[in-house]
Amino acid sequence: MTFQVTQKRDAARIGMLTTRHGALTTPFFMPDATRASVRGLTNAQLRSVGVVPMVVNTYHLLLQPGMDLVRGAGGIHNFMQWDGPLLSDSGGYQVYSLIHKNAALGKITEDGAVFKSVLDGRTHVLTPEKAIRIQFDLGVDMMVMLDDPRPNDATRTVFEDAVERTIRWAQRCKDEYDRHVAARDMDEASRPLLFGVVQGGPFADLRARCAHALHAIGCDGYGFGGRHVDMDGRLMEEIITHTAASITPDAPRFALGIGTPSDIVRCHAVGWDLFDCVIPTREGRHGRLFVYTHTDHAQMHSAPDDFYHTINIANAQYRQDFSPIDPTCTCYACTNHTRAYIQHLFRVGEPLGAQLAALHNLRFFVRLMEMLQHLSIEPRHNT
RNA sequence: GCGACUAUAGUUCAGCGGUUAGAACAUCGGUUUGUGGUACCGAGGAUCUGGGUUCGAUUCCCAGUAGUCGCC
Repeated sequence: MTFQVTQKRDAARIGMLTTRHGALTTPFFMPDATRASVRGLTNAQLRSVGVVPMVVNTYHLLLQPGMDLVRGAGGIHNFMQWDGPLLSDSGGYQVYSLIHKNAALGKITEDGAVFKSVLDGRTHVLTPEKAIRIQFDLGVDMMVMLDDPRPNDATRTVFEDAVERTIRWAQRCKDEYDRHVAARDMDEASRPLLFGVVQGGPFADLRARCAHALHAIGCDGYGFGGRHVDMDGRLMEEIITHTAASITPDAPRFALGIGTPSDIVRCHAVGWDLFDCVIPTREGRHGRLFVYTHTDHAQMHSAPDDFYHTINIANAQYRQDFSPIDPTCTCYACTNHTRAYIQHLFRVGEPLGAQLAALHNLRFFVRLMEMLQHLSIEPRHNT
């Protein structure tokens, strides 16, 4: 096993996850490089703000550029020229999301996810076996089993079906994974880490059932699947807490798609270790910037909504604001440019604005994780 | 100086003798949670001036003013 918890405080923990492309201190955050790039940013820029691991997506890369090309490039690391750890998402959530928005685009069957390519209309079938094979072809350090997410407002019966199917698919994923490890002559150090995904919607017993079944199958890590926010966009903290508790403390816990900075703080507090989210990059592109109001570790946990705020850089109040986005930030945008200038870039539609905004937000998230990585050794502030 | 054409939102344009005059862009604000997203949602904002015809004029007529083009 390549995960070691080094410090604990209550359910929160700090650990070390070893991958083929280096060791990572947990908790950590992975930006989404869905199509083998973090939109608009160069590798050098990503490194400059402290990004190390990233997430790529099986679904998107399968469609474009296709696996023949990735294999020809010598794997996804070589293709992207990124030497940090890479995790690939299985594509299950993307197909679910696609179908949920437009049922005509595909369907989920017992065999796998059937969908039409948005590029050429051809039909693809993403089976558990294929999802694993693709991720081996990508050559990532961490891979995710194909799962069966459902919308939050589905009935208990629907979630029961989703859990059972996710478990059946997990076994197929594991069998396929074992075949590849054997066929490729991989050992404990060279094999990628395999993450199962715990489904079950808002039902704690279904989450526990799913987690226990995945443990029996055997994964390196376990993820929280499905949507983790309620209909009002609020984090479903109780179910996230229960789900973490139903996963062995010996394995890394991956909170897929989480989240806002306050969501990440809350999830880490209840035992989650890995995070990925589009928020810093997408919201940055749309002009929302994250700013620390203070960086007191104790207050981060006691008031997880109050240690930062966001600004919409396009708002009129920043037109003549010649201060940096965040005076405590060391990113290129904050050390070289003013809010007024970045607003100007947004107003004239200059892509550099979105680029600087995403860069800053990523620095904010990396800093957040750096703070959480020291949280447990800070003196406890009892109230 | 003469003639033609034009005059509606900040801008470029629709429109109609009769509810609340539309759009795009711009402005102001919001949304975004395992990225079909240079995306999406909402708000504020206008009939050049003065007469006339008419039950009723932003619309039709006249004059003025302004602009564009053309001609001397």
